[in-house]
Amino acid sequence: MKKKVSIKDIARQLGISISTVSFVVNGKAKEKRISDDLTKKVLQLVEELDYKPDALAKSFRTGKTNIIGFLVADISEPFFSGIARFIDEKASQKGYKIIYSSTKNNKNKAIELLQIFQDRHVDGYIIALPEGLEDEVKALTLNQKPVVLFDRYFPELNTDHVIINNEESTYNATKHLVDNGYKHIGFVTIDTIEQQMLDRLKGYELAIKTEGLQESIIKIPYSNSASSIKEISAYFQKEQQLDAVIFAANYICMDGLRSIQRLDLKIPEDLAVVSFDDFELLEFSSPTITAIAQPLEDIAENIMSILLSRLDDQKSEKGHKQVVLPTVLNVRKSSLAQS
Amino acid sequence: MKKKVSIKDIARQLGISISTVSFVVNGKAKEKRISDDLTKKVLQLVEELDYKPDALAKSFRTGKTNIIGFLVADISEPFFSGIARFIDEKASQKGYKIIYSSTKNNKNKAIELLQIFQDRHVDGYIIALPEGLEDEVKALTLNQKPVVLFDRYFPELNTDHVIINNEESTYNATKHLVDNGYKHIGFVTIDTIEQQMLDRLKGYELAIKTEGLQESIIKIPYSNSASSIKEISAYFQKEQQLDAVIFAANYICMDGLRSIQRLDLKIPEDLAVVSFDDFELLEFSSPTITAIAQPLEDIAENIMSILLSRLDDQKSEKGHKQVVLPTVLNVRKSSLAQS
DNA sequence: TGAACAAATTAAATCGGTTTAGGATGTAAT
DNA sequence: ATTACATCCTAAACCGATTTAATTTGTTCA
Repeated sequence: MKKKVSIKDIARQLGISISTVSFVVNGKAKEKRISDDLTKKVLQLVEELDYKPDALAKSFRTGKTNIIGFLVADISEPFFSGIARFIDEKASQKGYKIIYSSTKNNKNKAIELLQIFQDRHVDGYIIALPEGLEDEVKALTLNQKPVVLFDRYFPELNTDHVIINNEESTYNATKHLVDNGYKHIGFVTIDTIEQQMLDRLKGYELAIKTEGLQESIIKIPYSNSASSIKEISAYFQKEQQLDAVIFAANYICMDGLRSIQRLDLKIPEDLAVVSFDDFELLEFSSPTITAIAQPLEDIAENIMSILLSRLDDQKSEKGHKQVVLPTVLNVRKSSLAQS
Repeated sequence: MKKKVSIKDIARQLGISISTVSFVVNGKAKEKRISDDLTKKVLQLVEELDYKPDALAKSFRTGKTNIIGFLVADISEPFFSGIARFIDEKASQKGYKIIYSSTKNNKNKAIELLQIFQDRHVDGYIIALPEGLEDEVKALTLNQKPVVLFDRYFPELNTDHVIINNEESTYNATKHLVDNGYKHIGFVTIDTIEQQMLDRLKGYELAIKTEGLQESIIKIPYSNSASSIKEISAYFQKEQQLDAVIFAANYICMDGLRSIQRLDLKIPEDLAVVSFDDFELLEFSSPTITAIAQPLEDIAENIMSILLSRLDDQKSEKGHKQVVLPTVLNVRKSSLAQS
């Protein structure tokens, strides 16, 4: 293994100073008035020896690591791993790499992880916030490094973020159920102050009100799958009049389906189902289940485009970029009774 | 924002040299014969000012980044994202972080990504190999940085790796079908030289032979989902006698189920199904489907334990650690006819 | 008294770049 | 011949740690 070529090697071989090499390599030849002649010679030797500036030395000197910190509740959830994949794709194209960690919705762990990201000098942050991290994130945003939130956001906190139109999505989904003849539509969500969940609830409530129907909501205190299945089952047994239900998120839907299975209810004869978040399972369960799908790639694309613009330029456009993307209602016929 | 405390600040405030501070902070006080008295003073001030050595400076000087490169086909696949989650957990506990990328099974991309990892001075590699990367990985292993392979491996290449007992797994699964009265068992795999796929096939063949049955194998040239569904459907139509089938991997199973759906076959009356790789879908589809489950956490644990032992010590145990883990056959009654 | 040695600490090199302030050279103008 | 000004390039500081090779001081022993 031959050892790496350093800037000194280039300088020595050409009998010039390392400053000159540095300028040329960093494309500042013109600006620093290095002659075209010499510039060419340097570039040629750089090519020939395959010289690449050492990433560590560069990072050390400039403070820029070209690493982005990616913080989510759980990287193994399909929504997050899907985002992770696209984020990496876009980031890699621009020379950035992602380090990630899962907070498990644990506030202290999240704080610790943010600290680790900071200690490692990440250039920017992409975060799906756990509850109660307002202050830390606020501090981060004041910390000169760009922060882009997604999935969840704080309305009071003026940040860059990319979210979906949660309210409109559940409004439409509810409307869709109504249009298909359902009159007693339930809504299963969790007991939380997470904004995106509140918005989803709001959309449901608005639609129910608009349609002059009766709302039926359960907010389960989410701790684990077993207990939430219990809660949801109890809810279904109490609310016998229900003919349809909307689950407000991926994991709630899973537990909901388990409850339905357990109670031996038939979809959609006993209960029509719509899930917030679409995933493969819904397409394969029989019957297949209608779902609100988030546009993963679009979300990732927007996150990265905001982040990169904050990173690359000093443009530092004032004001924050807040993107709200539409969802798609993947209607799967068999999850609704044919009317 | 107060600026960071550096080693100089500590030294200056105590009127001592930075060397001394460095020794104490790195636990070399005894070894370097720093007096207990001074040692205590230094530690106290370090605590008080919350001094933490700058990670970049340290990395630059030592060449150690505490970053591990994680290379897989697609981070958004449940198997890989599951591993990713556990890997991160274990790594974080030891002060390491993971950067990842997806090769999309593209050889050139993989080579490029390995180069990027190298350029960024990762301390070690965790790789699920794409085809045709023998030479690059071999070069890597000679390159002083530890490499742990998982999922796939090269029999000719003497590396550290963590895999599952593929052959035994399919052998047992096949046996399980036979024990349940199935006589015409098909095997759907891809046309590849990936070792783990070959091993899975071998297990099936061995069981069929042992039982004195007739084998029926299709190796589809995997390019995309649509074409593979076509292939599998054609296979099912040609092999009318089949009463059971084993899909050799996650994504093959997905396409297989789609084919079954399309042909309107009933599981398990028309065709019993066993999947290599277990995932949520299989538990929820009706009927639920029996699957060979890989022990994600166990795999991750073994990968990290090997990698960390290579990283931490100069022990450099000669010889390579090759771990083969057992799988679990998650038997789900309804996917097999009750006999 | 001073040679030998141990104990405690430090100066300075180093890692590989970036960047600032200035030096050397040549040419044009006075 | 001196000044003035470009043009082209470089010396050296610096980023914040680790580590090697001394240096200082004190003690012991012949």
